[in-house]
Amino acid sequence: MSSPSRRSTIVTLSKLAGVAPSTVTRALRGDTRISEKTRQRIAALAQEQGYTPNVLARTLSSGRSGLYGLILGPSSNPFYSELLHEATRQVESLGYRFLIIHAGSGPVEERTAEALLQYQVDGCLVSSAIQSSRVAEVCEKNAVPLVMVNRVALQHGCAVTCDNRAGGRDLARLLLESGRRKFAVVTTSSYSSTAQEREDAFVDELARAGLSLAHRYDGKSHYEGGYEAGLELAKLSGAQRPDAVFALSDIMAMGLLDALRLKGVAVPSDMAVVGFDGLPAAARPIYDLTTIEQPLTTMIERAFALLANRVATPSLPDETISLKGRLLIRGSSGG
Amino acid sequence: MSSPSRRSTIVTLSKLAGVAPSTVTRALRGDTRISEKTRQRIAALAQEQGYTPNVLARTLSSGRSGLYGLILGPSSNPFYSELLHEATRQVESLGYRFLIIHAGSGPVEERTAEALLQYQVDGCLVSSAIQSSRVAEVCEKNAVPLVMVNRVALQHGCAVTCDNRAGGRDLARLLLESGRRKFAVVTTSSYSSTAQEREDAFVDELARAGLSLAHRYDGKSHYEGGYEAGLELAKLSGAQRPDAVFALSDIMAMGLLDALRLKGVAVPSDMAVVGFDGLPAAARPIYDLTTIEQPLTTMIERAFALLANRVATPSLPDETISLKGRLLIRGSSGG
DNA sequence: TGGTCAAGTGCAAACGTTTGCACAGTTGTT
DNA sequence: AACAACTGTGCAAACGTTTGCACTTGACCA
Repeated sequence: MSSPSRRSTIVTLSKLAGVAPSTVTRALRGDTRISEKTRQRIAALAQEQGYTPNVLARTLSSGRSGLYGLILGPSSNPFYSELLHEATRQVESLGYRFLIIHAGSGPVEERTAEALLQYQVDGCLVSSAIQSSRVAEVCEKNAVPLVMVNRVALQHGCAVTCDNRAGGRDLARLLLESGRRKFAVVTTSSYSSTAQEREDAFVDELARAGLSLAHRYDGKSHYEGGYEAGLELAKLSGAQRPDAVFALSDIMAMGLLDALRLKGVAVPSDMAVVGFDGLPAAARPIYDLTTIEQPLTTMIERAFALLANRVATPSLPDETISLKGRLLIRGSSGG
Repeated sequence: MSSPSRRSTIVTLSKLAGVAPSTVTRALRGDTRISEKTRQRIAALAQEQGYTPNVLARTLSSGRSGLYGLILGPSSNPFYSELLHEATRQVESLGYRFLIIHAGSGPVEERTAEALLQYQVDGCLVSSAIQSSRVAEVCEKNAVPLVMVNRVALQHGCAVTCDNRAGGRDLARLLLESGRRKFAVVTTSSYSSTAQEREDAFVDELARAGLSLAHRYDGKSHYEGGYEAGLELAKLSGAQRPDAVFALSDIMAMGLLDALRLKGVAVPSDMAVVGFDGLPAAARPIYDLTTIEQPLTTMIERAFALLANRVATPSLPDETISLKGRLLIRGSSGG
């Protein structure tokens, strides 16, 4: 029952330095009750001995693990990959680490949710299109702060989202202002708060202009679904064919655009296409996609701020933050 | 200095059950020295009290954290996202968890590598196009098993790779057999063992047919680089223009194809294009890319087997496993 | 000279779980 | 009746770090 390599510990350093372990701990943590001379002497010794603190032991006594649990959405949407990388970059700079609780589709298994408790994570960041209700339950029951990114919290927890309604509205206005009059939406049949808000706002804005949605396709939240929708749209001709399509996510917009291209439908002259999310791939010349770019960096900053505040003060009430996205007007919408 | 929610512990269960904590531990772990009756009684009590073991405390005494460290490559290549999801799915089923050490480009910071020791990870899985030499050093020095996936280990550690040479060779043969005679390669200037092997094998096979590489472009390992290479290729005309291009990764092949499409170069009639990796996106009708599909699931299974063996037996020698990829012949190579 | 205060450090228990060794009770055998 | 073996469980220290409380020493003041 020993550490694999008999590494330096507080106790071994204390023996070498001729002081108590508590003195070593305090010296290394910069406690000014320990004299400057002693602090410097112990810091030098720790450096020389290659001491690395054991955070697991520290957690046992301090109650803080320095871990956040992470629940990540499916690989079929590159948005989650972008989110992972940005979140990981920020968590590192905060001096925290991510413990992956779950990644990908499907509900979170019971024992997976338990990992949050087993590893005593300080908080949990969820960005998953699937409702992680079991995770929310475990967090609530055990006073673990939880923040959802790009999802509205239906139960316990905070959330940071893009202002989906404002985005949907802005896109509708852009299309109306450029003269489009017949609209389609590529959405997702499985419940998604983000999709619902984006579509509702889009439709509401059309209604204000006395117009309505002519077609609605289930793009199933992935590229292939957008592609299928594009094939269906390409079959329409004449007055039936919409002159503008809103794909509720960039990944579906990309599928849609590829299908239209292969079927010879000219974008934007025959049909304008807009998306949502602001994936880097949306900027590619082949797509040139007009989209709402989610303020991902800021969303994640705010998410970590919510977590940090609730680690410090567990009784803070739940909070939802909505941040406005940025309309990126590119070639796919004309104008 | 208390647990956030005063959860059940071994000690609290032992008091309720009227037995010693060691009895509770042994009962919950199925030790048959504890009577069946006692084991059942304690299991029921644990269930009733909502007991969840604290793995951090367990690690302190057992020396096993149930954590693997993960170092992930950049988000600009979706291959790494695929790898993350598959690896996470497998690690869950093994009863382990991933601690994210690093994700994305750039060298791993000193304190980031130290996290491996701080959290007492049982092993480390690296899949990063950047040499993680500091991580390898920390692992070697502290007897932490390390396995690289899709990278040849240059220092301490094991590796599981796709047989890049066989793949490069197979692609060369395919192009030769379909009558192609003037070749280009889109590679990466920064050192990559995978790219080097793929290109070397491709060029060697051409040489065996008395042919050589006509053009070589630095695609910088990302979509945009492949796209730039495509623009350059499209500028060539007549006898100068290659009739076949090997992009050393699918992500570059996708950029290449998009550029060729926008410049009106017909694939595969004017120019055959092949890639490597087997990204799901390669199968999209818009790309229809002929590629070598890396056996990702098996590679990760083998990687975990290497880790598990070395957790159990730390002195096992380093090992490199090379697994043959699968040639997927699609429209982009003709025939 | 004695009392008080401040500075600097130590003691020891705790965090939650594990495990080597020990002990008690029961049963079987001589 | 005594002893040995077996079964079932307990003791207590340990893993590495933290921290509330305590102690010692020196300086200062009345």
